Amino acid sequence: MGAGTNGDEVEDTLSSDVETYVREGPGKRFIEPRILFLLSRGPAHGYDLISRMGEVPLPGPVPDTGAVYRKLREMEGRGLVTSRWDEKGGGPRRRVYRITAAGRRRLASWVEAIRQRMEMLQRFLDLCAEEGK
Amino acid sequence: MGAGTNGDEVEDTLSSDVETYVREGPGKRFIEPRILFLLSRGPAHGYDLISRMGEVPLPGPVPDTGAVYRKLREMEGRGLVTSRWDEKGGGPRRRVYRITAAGRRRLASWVEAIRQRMEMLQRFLDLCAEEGK
DNA sequence: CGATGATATATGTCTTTGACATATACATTA
DNA sequence: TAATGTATATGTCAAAGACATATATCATCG
Repeated sequence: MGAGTNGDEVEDTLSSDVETYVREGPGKRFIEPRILFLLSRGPAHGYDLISRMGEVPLPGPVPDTGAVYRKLREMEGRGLVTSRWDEKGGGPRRRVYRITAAGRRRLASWVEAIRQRMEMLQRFLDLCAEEGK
Repeated sequence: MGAGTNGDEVEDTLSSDVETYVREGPGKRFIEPRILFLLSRGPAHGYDLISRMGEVPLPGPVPDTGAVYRKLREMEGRGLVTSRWDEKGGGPRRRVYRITAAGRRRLASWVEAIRQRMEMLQRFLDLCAEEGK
């Protein structure tokens, strides 16, 4: 997305992430953006993330639990989060996740991608209003 | 599918169209909104719609041709568009589509759903900015 | 004439995403 | 002991859509 009309240029490595996300979208349930957002506030385990998914102001219902656990493992494989088992405390073991620096950059990419997608959506709304739909 | 090309509109319980679309989203490629938007400007056949998909200011690449033809038939089944064969003129036969009144209402529902989704996305962006992401 | 290419519609098949259901396990409480 | 809440994980299925292919008409080129 050209859009380079503003002063602050972004590194190429970053902007290619943004382009990909603008193109492909965040997925039906915004699973990755939701996870990165919640983890940017502090470490948490999966069940905890799932129970707080609804706090993230993004459209649609919260994702399925299975989808969240699977996405977390996949994101760990991509280096966006790390995990370790937390033994202390009663109850079943918890896998505690932390966001990495790469994960924070990824969240920033999502924010920028969402911003760019919103610009296009606004153009669509304007055009529809203009044509009296 | 002979498509009961109806003269009459299909009655919708349109009360919850918007809610459904806000919840489920427009699909990865915005196929239905793109089609309804283009047809709101006038009748067109599938190939024509496909070649003009890129004119619609919505995020992401234009959808696959197969997906468009299948979606058109499905939308005809739901009474959002009607079609008839256009024989005149050289070249292969064209199935010309027209938007129905129900289709126009559906486009209006999409516009409202997109507006509501954008409001939520804006809240997300605001929250991210506020927390210094 | 036959080959090629643009126009036009349609179907076949595969991958990805995520929903729904189930499995496993620990700890507390009834 | 059984049930309940917490916690992680997998099995299976359906839907959406990508990619490839099939079919047909007509114009143009050699």
